[in-house]
Amino acid sequence: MSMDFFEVYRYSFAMAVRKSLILDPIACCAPVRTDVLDEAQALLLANSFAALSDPIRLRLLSYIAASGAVEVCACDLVEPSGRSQPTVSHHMKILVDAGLVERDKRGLWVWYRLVPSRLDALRSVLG
Amino acid sequence: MSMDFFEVYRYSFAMAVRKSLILDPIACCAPVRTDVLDEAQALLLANSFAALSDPIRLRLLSYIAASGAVEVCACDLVEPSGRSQPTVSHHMKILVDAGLVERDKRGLWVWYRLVPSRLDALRSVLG
DNA sequence: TCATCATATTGACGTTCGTCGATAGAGTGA
DNA sequence: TCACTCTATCGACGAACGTCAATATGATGA
Repeated sequence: MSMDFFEVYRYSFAMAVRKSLILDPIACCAPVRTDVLDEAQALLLANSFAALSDPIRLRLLSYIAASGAVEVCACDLVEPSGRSQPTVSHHMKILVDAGLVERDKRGLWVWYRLVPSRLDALRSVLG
Repeated sequence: MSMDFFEVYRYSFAMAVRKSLILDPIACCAPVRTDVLDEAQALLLANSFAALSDPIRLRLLSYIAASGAVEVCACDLVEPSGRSQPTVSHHMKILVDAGLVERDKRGLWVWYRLVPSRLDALRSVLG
């Protein structure tokens, strides 16, 4: 059961990635490509990917990411999305519930910011 | 518009990743976290993530990946999934249509195998 | 040719989803 | 207190989804 150099290298890299994501609930899920997911893990991951399975939500996400700012005001998301204000609010709630985005209300305005660790965790599940 | 060392490094790494995925249609999509997706890219990616948004499909995928074999017979997917044969066939079609799995019929049996490049492409879109 | 087998398709069902107009709720400033 | 603004929730609608029993398709071997 000994490891050669490359196995050791890959193993410690994988461990480092897992450790850096230890605070994220979905980082506890087995990588899809190396382990069989149990039902609870599969459900958790399915919910996360479901949040990414709508083109409007993907565009909202990328709009925040590419804005250059840390946070984006909800009021700036309606017009570029081409959807009504209630619809955008609905989609943002789904992204927040999935842990991909954080919400901060200050005064009348709501500010959204990405949660990079959650995206990193999802990434690592795919690898 | 000159780049410092780190910018050059990041740029060439990103180009290397894109080049290695050049044959995959979704590798042409901008990374969600750095560019604003156009509508066509968002739709393409949404379809891919939608294929991953069902717990049964995630488990089917991980079952194939973790089997140790390159291919898995469709007949071996029904029982562990806990769903009926038509339902499993339906889900595998969705995975195949999304480009995550390839299908090969030989005689009476159908064999499925992962498409790692597609999973890699999705991974790179998240990063 | 015919019976048999593995898989795909069909048709139906209840559920979930995306969408919007109307409206409620929360915060602001006068 | 009141009018105003931004955001969330409600209610309704059609569309899409997951599921299965029944059946079709297509390959095999006798």
